[in-house]
Amino acid sequence: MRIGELAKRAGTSTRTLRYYEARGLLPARRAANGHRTYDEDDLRLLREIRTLRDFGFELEETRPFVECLRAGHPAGDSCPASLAVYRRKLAELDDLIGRLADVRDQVARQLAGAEEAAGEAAAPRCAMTP
Amino acid sequence: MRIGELAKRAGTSTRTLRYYEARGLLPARRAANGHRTYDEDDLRLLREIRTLRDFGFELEETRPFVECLRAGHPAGDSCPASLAVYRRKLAELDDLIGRLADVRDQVARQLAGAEEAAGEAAAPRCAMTP
DNA sequence: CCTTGCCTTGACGTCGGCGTCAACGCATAC
DNA sequence: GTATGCGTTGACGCCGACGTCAAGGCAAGG
Repeated sequence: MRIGELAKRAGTSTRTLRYYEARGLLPARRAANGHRTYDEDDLRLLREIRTLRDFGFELEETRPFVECLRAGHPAGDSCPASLAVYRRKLAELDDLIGRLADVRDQVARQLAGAEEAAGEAAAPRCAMTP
Repeated sequence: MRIGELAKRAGTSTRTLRYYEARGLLPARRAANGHRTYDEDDLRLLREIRTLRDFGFELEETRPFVECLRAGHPAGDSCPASLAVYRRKLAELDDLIGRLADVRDQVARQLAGAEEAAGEAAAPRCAMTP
């Protein structure tokens, strides 16, 4: 399988595959004419990468999963290094979600206060609004 | 007040202030020698910007607030355009937090599953662990 | 022979919000 | 005079994960 087909089957671009190769994440064998050659295992590795990236993992964070698969394990997360990344990511997510929730509440309060102020301005204090 | 003092009082850098000026967000008057000159109102505007940026607002999103203050309103969020930004930001935050929560749960499930698999591998099925 | 379509490498562009020089001017303090 | 410390403009660097050209090679089909 050449780069174009792999890209299509994984729903990504050839540029992305070349980028991954440059990063040492998904090296390719070469055909006699210099064209990159991939097999079904490479597709599995690539899908692992793409899935993790869809989850918001940085490219480097997918490396343990890829190496785990390449080492022959049934799943990318069958290795301790992968679990460590999971845990770190979980902590990061909890932290981030917590901070965003705080911000969300602050913004909500600001909005409520500003809307109220605007309302009072429109209908001056103690107006007899029915 | 010159740029260095304003930066210090707002807890930011002169580079940032020049950047804001280049963006048309915080224009400065000039002294005879060409030095930028700011007053207390500029400090208020700058603090408004910084507060919003700390909340994760993009620079452009702070513009309505700044213009609102500059128009003479008591608060940056006293204008409809500012309220619109608040509402948009609130929706964005809710959406983002929701998606992150989904990802968090997916990662947690993956982690749990992988830990269980690792545990079973260490202590093969039906081991008599006391 | 020529077009089409795949592939190759190389290199610059993108996005935001600045950081970090470089090279210079002007003013006060010593 | 000169060292210090402020200011000025201009321009490149950074971060990640690619997108997007450019220029060229090689094979099959009409």
